[in-house]
Amino acid sequence: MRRPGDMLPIGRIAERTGMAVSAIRYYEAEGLVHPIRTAAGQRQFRRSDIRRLSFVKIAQELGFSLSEIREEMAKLPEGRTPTKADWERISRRFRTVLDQRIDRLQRTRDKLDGCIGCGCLSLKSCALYNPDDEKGARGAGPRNIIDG
Amino acid sequence: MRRPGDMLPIGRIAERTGMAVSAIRYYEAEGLVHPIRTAAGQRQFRRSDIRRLSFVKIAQELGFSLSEIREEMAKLPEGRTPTKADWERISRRFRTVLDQRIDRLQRTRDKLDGCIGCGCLSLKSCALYNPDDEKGARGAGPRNIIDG
DNA sequence: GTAATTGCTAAAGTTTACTTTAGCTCAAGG
DNA sequence: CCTTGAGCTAAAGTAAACTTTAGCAATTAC
Repeated sequence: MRRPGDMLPIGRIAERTGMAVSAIRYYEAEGLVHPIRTAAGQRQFRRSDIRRLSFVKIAQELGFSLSEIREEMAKLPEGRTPTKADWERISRRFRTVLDQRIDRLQRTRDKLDGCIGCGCLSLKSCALYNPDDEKGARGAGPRNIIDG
Repeated sequence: MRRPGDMLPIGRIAERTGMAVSAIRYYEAEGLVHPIRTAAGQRQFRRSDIRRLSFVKIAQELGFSLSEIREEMAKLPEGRTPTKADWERISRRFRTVLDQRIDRLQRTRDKLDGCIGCGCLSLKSCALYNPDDEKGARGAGPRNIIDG
């Protein structure tokens, strides 16, 4: 029962995903979708490609690069709709990444809090701001927030 | 008492900040520092420029773009070392931005949590993942995580 | 059946934040 | 004095993630 009508041209995919046609072509070039072609060379997408591309968009908004997304997607079955198990695994990985990002931001904020009002900009001893001679000599720069 | 010895050439600034010489030149082009020039055209930096550039680095690591940093710095006095009040104001602004970023990530995580295990990838009703026809028709795409 | 729409490719352009290169000039040390 | 090392400029290169353009071909709508 797989009629040709189940396939969609790039414009429809663009409408359904909210992406630009050029972006979708770019994603194909990047190996994130693999539409087939008509005899005349026009792209034909599966319905499940809408979900694939939606996945790309969500993952991007979570801060993943296209190459990271491609890696993650490489673990998904090409043709069939991803299973519940696929989605669970991916969701949990995303959650871990989000947790880490939140943790890091909170630690940064706490350090910043410790500095508000200390006037360190005019002092030589602020761990957050001032690369002292030792650190400066090592070419480290003010990475105290990040490294610490 | 402002001897010429108070001024530093670009190489010294690079050492003290841990930045590349080329990066410092770039920051000058971007209006983030304003070294003066010797008669022969070589850059001479003030000691306080080390702090200016350190500020750039910290702000970048907090996720600000160079143009945002330039705006923030435009509010700082050119010549003198920033005051305690300057630093307090900036710190608080940074803190606000960090808080917002943390909030948003936490909300995203909560939505993701609600989806783990729901199998929505294979359903048509997942608010997180599936752009249904109405949303798709409006060209919205899967921005549920972000917008909601 | 023909015009308007949609699609195609390849290549170049965009933005951010820099680095690298080429070709010179300055400045400091012996 | 003369050789290095440091500096200078302008322009091009880099990476990511796309968009835009140019010049055509295929489809769709009337």
